[in-house]
Amino acid sequence: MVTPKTIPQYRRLYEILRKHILDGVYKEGDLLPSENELCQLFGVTRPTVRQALSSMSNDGYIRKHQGKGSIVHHLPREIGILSVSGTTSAVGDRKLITKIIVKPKLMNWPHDFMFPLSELEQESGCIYMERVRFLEEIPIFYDISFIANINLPRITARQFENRSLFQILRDYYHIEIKGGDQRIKAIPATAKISRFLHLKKDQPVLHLERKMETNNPGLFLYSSIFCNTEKYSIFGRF
Amino acid sequence: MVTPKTIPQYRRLYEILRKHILDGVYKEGDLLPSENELCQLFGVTRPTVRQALSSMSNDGYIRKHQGKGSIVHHLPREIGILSVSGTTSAVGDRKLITKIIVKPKLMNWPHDFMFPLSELEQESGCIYMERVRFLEEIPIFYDISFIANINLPRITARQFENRSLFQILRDYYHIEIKGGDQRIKAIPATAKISRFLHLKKDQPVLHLERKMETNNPGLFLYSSIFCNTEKYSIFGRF
DNA sequence: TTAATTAACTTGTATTTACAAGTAAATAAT
DNA sequence: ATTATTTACTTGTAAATACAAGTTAATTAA
Repeated sequence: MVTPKTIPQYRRLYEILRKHILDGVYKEGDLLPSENELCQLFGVTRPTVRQALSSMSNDGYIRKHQGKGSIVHHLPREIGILSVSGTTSAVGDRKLITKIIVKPKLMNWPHDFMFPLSELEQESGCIYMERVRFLEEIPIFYDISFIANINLPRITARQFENRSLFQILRDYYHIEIKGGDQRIKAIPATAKISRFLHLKKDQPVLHLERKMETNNPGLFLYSSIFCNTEKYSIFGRF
Repeated sequence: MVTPKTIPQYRRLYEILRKHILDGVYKEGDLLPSENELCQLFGVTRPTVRQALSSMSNDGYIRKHQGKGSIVHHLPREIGILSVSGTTSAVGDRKLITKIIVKPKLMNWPHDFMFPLSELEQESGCIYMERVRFLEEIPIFYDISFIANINLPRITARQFENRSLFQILRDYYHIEIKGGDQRIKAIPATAKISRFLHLKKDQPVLHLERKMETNNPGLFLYSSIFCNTEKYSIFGRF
């Protein structure tokens, strides 16, 4: 583990307000304290408060109205995988159970990889893994992940069972996911997908192809995710 | 038409830089002028420049790197319907041809509407329309739209053929789309959907249910969109 | 030549100040 | 009582300033 760096004040304020909303201290429709009140409460200045509230708004926790204030927005019941929302994943990790299908292993990149790769990535080879994630006993995500093998010593030996990949990367390698791009398609389930997601063959499946950026420029995390959206929807903001 | 209000300086700068990137003045991988250079070039201060660059980064046009600068990001070839990106839609309207299936008409809201409605919305009834949008002769989107009938005089008489719904709302009613929430699913095409999108029945189709917010608080635009993602993917950021 | 240091950049965080613009409630005028 | 107006809030925009922290290239020392 590693000593975390000092957290910026606006980040700290963001996390506090976010937690208060998730814990129900502020409920949907409630008015947050005004910017000036938050300044006093937390001993910071207005631009700092505004920076925190801006993130809150971008991530869908509040709506801002000039002249009125910041109003708490409804919490989506759906699976919020589309919005990484800063530092934590949007699904409560409590309910989400992960099962490893293929343990992390070092290999070459596929020939027809879904995203273009840099030379460094190409040379380094990739760490590959497959997982299925369950929500309330139902398999929802079949997730194939790739990372370039750059400065990730002993990663194939780590315990992935009860910890998200993001957490491993953060705790052992200082790597934070900052955001990324994704392509979305609806495809018919292949035999393999239908087996893992308990679906019939050719049933519609949501396919996400994601390239995630990290605080380490040049290091990206790639994911091909197949989602069973029969019961749960994917939720996002735009 | 209406006289536009004065545009904020950071907004103006955003639009200029965005246009330069789209026009190829700055190409993928290029370094934008530094924040201080932009200050001088446009006669504004750094917080203003940073506000513009922050939006550029959020909308995926650039990546910022501390110590290095702002780097122009690749432009997605896919259909960017997932990111409304401020004031304009992300697909060049040039290539996107709209065909009206059901002309705008006033009616009652469906009983089992996809989003909860306020009392005011419920009472006002809704304006309903159906459209199919083509990209290079191929039908890609089958779009069912709903708006509450609040302060939209004569809207059912407007010419929608060559203009997007967003444009009509902006030009005649001062209404701007600010963002919104969406649910995403993969579903089998119904008979109706397959007819409009030239697909076989039960082929996978992407289904988006969107609630868009406007600058008029209390007025929302709802859309149920079915996408043919066989050839094109939907593109988004997170 | 090579390696370490320094200097000159870059963006990130934060304060302070000021006024504009939208909202809502209290107040005054009809 | 009703309608305008004022007032006191709210967030939005913008400037000027300072220092922290990351990157890169030039300089210096070995």
